[in-house]
Amino acid sequence: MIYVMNMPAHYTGEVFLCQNRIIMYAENKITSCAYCSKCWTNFRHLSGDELELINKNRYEATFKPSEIIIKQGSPASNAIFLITGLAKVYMEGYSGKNLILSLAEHSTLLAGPGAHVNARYTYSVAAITQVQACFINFDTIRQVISANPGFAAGFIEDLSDKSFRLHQKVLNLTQKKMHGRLAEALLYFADSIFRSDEYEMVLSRQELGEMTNMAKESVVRIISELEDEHIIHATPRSVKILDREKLLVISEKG
Amino acid sequence: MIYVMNMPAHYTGEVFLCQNRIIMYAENKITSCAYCSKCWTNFRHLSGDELELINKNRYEATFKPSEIIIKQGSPASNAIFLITGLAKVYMEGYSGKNLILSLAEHSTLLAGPGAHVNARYTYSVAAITQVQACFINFDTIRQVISANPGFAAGFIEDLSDKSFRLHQKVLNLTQKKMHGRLAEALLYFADSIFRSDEYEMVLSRQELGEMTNMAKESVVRIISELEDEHIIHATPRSVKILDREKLLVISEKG
DNA sequence: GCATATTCATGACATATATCATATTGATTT
DNA sequence: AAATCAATATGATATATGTCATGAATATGC
Repeated sequence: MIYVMNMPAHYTGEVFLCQNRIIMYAENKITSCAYCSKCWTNFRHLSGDELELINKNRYEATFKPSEIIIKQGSPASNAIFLITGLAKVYMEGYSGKNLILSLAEHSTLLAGPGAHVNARYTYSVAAITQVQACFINFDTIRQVISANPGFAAGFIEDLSDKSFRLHQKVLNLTQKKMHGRLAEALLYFADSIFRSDEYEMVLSRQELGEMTNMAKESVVRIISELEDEHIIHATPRSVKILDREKLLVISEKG
Repeated sequence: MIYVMNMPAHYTGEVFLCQNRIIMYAENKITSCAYCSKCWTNFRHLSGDELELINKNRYEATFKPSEIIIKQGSPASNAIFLITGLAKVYMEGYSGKNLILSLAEHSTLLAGPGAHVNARYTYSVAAITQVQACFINFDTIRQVISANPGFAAGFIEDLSDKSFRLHQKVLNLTQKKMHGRLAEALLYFADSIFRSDEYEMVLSRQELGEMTNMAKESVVRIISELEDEHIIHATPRSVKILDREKLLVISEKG
């Protein structure tokens, strides 16, 4: 199978075309950062030598679904780049209650602000599908940041973008009622992850609750209501948005 | 009056000693970045020439209490540095409901992640006391970031630190009950702003509610309860923590 | 110094949301 | 195919928290 635009982001099987030149197996090791189209977009600022420095100092790992890629609170020694697959980014809160911050796909830097604050990971990351990831020591990253202003600026942009989204999320979680929060989550999957109004529901009802800060029973109830009103069609493992307009209104009205 | 350590951060009157050499009037203009002890800590990385570049491109303004320093959504053309006084950083949410993210004092960079994302301020900032601030164009800031890796690293640290705190805040707001959230806010004032268990309450009950995501009536009720249990003594304009241990437990248990 | 507006305070009530109990469905193993 | 286990679904109930109404205290303007 050939890689195509709009292919589900977490797709991990078969062959795909990379940069219109190189055929790779998603499950195979990356041959070199220089030929990797799935790495962090900010690597575009790097020179050949810098890419080679990164390439020499990276190590690659594959995770099975549900395996933990980053554990909150553990020493943050590596920046982790998601190459293929889908992962959930979440904070472990009080009395074992989680808060899912976002889903991450290819070309994503996973590190957390803690790396530059207390050298601990601020959040956990767990694989949802099979995940291929590159580990690169922060010393190497910092070295490149110092040497390459464009890369440093890109790093700042990435941090800012994540912080910006978190600002939006705080508002959403604190000021919207359950219906609004869930509608927003459903639209997040459609718009940011699957780029389609019909998609596989990769999270359980429990996890949907952790993402929208509500009890799993409430998630179930609201999904039922949205189905009754013919706004979505949902099964435990799939969602189809039938009336995007109404869903948007619910999401915005809160 | 001479400036002393632990002086309330929002103090703006009289004379104070700066860097043990220069006597300044807080209300007076800063003579030069080179002699300013209240500017952003990250400026320590700058060379004399770079400080002079900043100094030439800054413009200074004084705000009265309740005046808006940064308006959310407006074009983010300047980084703003708080020199003296106290300000509240808040997001304007849905249907006019605000969320106070933090208080800011001297040596703080106020810009928001939006500057590097959509060139709009992500949050608003309003003066609580009289505030003295420096405006520096982002072009100048970016120029220095490009030229000075240490400064860039400091910038990344600052962004990370703010993002880290926001991560903590999301957890607090979503997973703690009202008592825990208010207890935490009271400790935040004591520990991070006033460095004393007895302090002036610079926010109204309404604003305390905007900070802890609850109705002003709930704030009033919980403060009454904490008084009944002799954990704090509070008036509309002052707070004294009587039993820090108990307050900490309430804050942590949520 | 009085009048007016604003904030604070408190009770009664309404509502959103969590919790608990219990089916029911769907997946996995034997 | 039966048995087991986990996820989903739904109703009944409890609880946290918001809203409304009203009065007291405090600040603000003339």
